[in-house]
Amino acid sequence: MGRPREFDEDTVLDAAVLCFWSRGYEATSIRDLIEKTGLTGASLYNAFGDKRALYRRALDHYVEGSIGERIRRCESMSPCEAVEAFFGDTLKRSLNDLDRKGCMLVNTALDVAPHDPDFREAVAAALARVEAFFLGSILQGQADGSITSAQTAEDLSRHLLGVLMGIRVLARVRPEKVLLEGVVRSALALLKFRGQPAKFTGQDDR
Amino acid sequence: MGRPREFDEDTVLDAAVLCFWSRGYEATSIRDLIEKTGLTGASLYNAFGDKRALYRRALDHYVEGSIGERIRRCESMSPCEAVEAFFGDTLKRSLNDLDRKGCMLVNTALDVAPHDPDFREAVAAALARVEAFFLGSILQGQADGSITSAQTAEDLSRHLLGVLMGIRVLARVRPEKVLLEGVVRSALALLKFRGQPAKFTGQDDR
DNA sequence: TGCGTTTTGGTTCAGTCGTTCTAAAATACA
DNA sequence: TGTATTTTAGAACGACTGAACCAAAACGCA
Repeated sequence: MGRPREFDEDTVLDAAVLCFWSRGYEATSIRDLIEKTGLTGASLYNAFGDKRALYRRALDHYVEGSIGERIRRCESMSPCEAVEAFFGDTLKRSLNDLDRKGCMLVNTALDVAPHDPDFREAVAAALARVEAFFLGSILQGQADGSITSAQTAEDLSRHLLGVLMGIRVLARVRPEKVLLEGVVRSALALLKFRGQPAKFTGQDDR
Repeated sequence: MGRPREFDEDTVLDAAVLCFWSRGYEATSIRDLIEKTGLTGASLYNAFGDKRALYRRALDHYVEGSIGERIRRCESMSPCEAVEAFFGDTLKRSLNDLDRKGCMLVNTALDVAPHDPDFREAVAAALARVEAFFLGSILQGQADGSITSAQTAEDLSRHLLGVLMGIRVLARVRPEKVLLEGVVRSALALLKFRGQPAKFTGQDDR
């Protein structure tokens, strides 16, 4: 009943993601969105509500299609492979990101999340999802001995989450292969160390 | 010759930093700046140029007073203490950041640097300064045996820089003590491990 | 066929943006 | 004191913002 839509919602969301992703929330105007999505202002407004609601939909669309997809792809691998593949993916993406869009989730975390509880919750939930993926992989790796038990799985997964965020920030400013690969190389090495870290600073175990 | 200024430049820059820091570049209007700095639009414009130039001055002011100061304070310590104190400082700042301003340098790295070569260079230079501080500490620590030589000092300092960025991002969304402390605990543990990381995944050195 | 519902394309709105302008006020130097 | 120079204060500029409005068009269903 009523006139059917002439546009595909997913296609419109893809275009909206691209706008918000590359320019940020504030810097993206409704007219930008009108131009890139192809549909008119009225259509945008009665299909998605206001600009903020559209950003919210676009963010969810991005998270599901980008991060969720990556997690699903890695989850079937062995623990070490999963973590390595996840970071390998992120690294490749960051280095091929010629127009420096970065990660839309990280951008949101700094642009709109601090001033908006709803978005903060949404970003936190997405981050928690990644953290849970890391935690699952590490627990599994600790169980089969492929990942160090020198530190708690919780600390290690928190650390990996932090490193992941850091990569996305560095890549926006210095998208250099040696830099980003250096960051992850140490992180992955951390997972492989055996035994306890040294408690003393003297040279006692030569 | 001419009428002397009624305002102190540093005081104005402090206020400008506060504006840009908490609201970001785009979201901060000239009228905000006029209100918070106390001086009028005309004064702002003929003292600093335009909005962009003022942000640039404010950023330099922030970097020197915040990051530069921290580096200077830590540089006199022993290698391990220096790194630990640096992260301890960052952690305390992040957890006491009730209005979630984060780090202005990181904010700039994502807000304006990607679209502005000048700012990208400025941010990159500031990051390089932090990286150099880490590298110096680690080289010194490797020399006196207090820091692992299992990985190159370059990789380790890159890693620490990444972790630092990550903390600043996470703190904007999830300023939880356990989370942030977990991130740095693993990073600091990495510096202390002895010997080579395990190359194999079997359980061979029990 | 005709009614009800929804989308569509433009237009318009009130407000805000960064910036500039004019003129008065305030000082230093001659 | 007079003049040159700079800073002040406030109004004003055009452009753009997110949002709302409108009649016309396009369908599903009775």
